Amino acid sequence: MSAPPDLDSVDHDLLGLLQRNSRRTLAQLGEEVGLSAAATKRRVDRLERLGVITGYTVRIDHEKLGWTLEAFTELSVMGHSRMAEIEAAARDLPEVLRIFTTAGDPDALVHLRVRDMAHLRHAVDQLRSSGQVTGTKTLMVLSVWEPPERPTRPAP
Amino acid sequence: MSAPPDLDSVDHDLLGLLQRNSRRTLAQLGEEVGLSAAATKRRVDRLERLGVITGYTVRIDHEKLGWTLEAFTELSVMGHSRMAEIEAAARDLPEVLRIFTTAGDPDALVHLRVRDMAHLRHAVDQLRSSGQVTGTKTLMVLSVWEPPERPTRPAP
DNA sequence: AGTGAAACCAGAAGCCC
DNA sequence: GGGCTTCTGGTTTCACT
Repeated sequence: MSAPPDLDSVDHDLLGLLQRNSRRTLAQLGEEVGLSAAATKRRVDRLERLGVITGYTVRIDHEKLGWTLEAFTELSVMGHSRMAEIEAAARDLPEVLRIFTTAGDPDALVHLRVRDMAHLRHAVDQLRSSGQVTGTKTLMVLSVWEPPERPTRPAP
Repeated sequence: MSAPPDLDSVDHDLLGLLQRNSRRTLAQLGEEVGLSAAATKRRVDRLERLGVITGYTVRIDHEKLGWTLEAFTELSVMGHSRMAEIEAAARDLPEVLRIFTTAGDPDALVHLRVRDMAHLRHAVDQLRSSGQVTGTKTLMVLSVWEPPERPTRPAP
């Protein structure tokens, strides 16, 4: 495990700005943090090189696509299962957004997005059909709140 | 609630490509889906106009920034609390990634990212100090698995 | 709905200070 | 860190299928 690279407040501001809108131009970015476009490019290039910025992506409104339901399924698995095996139990479902293996009880938390209740039922059935899984408990998501994106913060 | 806009498979492919890397040029995008750059731009513009694409952002490796620990805290709250009040109980913590209110037990799931165990302890204390919260159970995340980004899928 | 071409110019890339 | 030049690539408009 390597020590975190030392980033100053300008770097953190840039990350916050890019997180809100990665299509700002270098000139715009520079203006907001008080740097020239060239200097800003050097900062951003460095953040990419350090692996702090791992990619550029697009935010998609999945509700608009008809995938309107989210859920979390808590998985309990056989005592001898290794983490990789737990992940394998859920990895192949297209409904899976993320799999979190966890310490304690339950053993994993599977974040799902589905079209409707029938679809959720089907996805949970798939999870339960894995040989590793000994039990599930599903929480249906009623609402999601996300914080406004702010500058990232240093780890002192 | 409005009906999902009708997108064809090219639109879904474009969304998948942009999700993997939103910095592709229109010419590159077009080549991969078999369209000209001009036609590709019309597609992307439409997806933005429809609100399917809600923004462009950057992926950040928070571990590299020293925020190495993730957790989920299940919240139980007073019986009379409304969803908005539940969210309010967690909204002000900078450690909060997302708040999911859920149907059943628990009442909400709070996704946290913290620097270390002492920091987690502090964050959970903050959650517990809300007048609404009657109990918490915290799951520490051991690993996170995310699927490779693929084309989005239609909702038939 | 799509194509290809041409013209324009913003902005990224690269180099020098 | 700034400033300058170069040239890619986004954007618009055209006639056309």
